[in-house]
Amino acid sequence: MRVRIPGFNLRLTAQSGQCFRFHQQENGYLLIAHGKMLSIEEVGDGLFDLSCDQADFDAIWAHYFDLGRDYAALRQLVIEDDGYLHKALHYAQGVRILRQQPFETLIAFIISQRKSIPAISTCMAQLAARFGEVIAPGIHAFPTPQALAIADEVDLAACGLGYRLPYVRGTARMIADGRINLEAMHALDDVQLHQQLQAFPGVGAKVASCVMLFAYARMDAFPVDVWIQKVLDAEFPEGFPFERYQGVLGILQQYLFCYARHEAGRL
DNA sequence: GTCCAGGGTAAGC
DNA sequence: GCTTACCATGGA
Repeated sequence: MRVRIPGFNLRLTAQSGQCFRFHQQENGYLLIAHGKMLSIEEVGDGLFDLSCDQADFDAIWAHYFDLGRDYAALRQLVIEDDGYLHKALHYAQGVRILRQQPFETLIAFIISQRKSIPAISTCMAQLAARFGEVIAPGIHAFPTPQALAIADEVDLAACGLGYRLPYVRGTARMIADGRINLEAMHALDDVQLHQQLQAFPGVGAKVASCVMLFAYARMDAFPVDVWIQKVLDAEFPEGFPFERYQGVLGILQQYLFCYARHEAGRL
């Protein structure tokens, strides 16, 4: 089906380091999420062809791509004063914050520590290939907590997790045996959610913030990784205006991340 | 071969 | 409370 998503930057979103299951194709991307496969192709300015029917679009993808949010309104919010922020917005304003599944996002960002984005993608693909349900020929959904909880040690190690293996397995087990319910955590406020996520092994403040932003749609989560830290140090020595941009801090953080990497020639 | 990657943990102070 | 060494692997 064909959908109009004004201003959506598919390429930047797919490579933005928030989701690791976009696979580049000849004319677009193949995305695996929510146990489904979706190919996306831009066929005109703001026009996209999706390989799904209306029912799946309404039930899954419209929500996944956060289509209910008006990203254009951000432009009026960022005043000219903020030089670097303005440039970041101009570059990255087509990036949308995806609403990913909590478990997959949690595992992805546990793996992310001291790994490059391509390396994270490779790990996630390995986990899916070895432990995920087949949803199409050669295509695997991300594994369930149960599948990773009982996974064979050798098979798990072969996914390239390195020293994060016990983190991934421990987290999967805490969810599989019901100790923590990720869906119930939607009801928590930001402070509680940030705290609860850090109960998982291998999850600190930064990873918890990523999961809040990319899986729980907490738009004020502001993950500080090495790139954002560099931006804060170099461009906001007086401090970042957190109060002024409350409500969209996470989006701005993502734009700063994309722009900083772009400037460094990494995107 | 070298360097670095969307950090967390445990030990030390 | 705040620093610091260490962590295993792949991609550039």
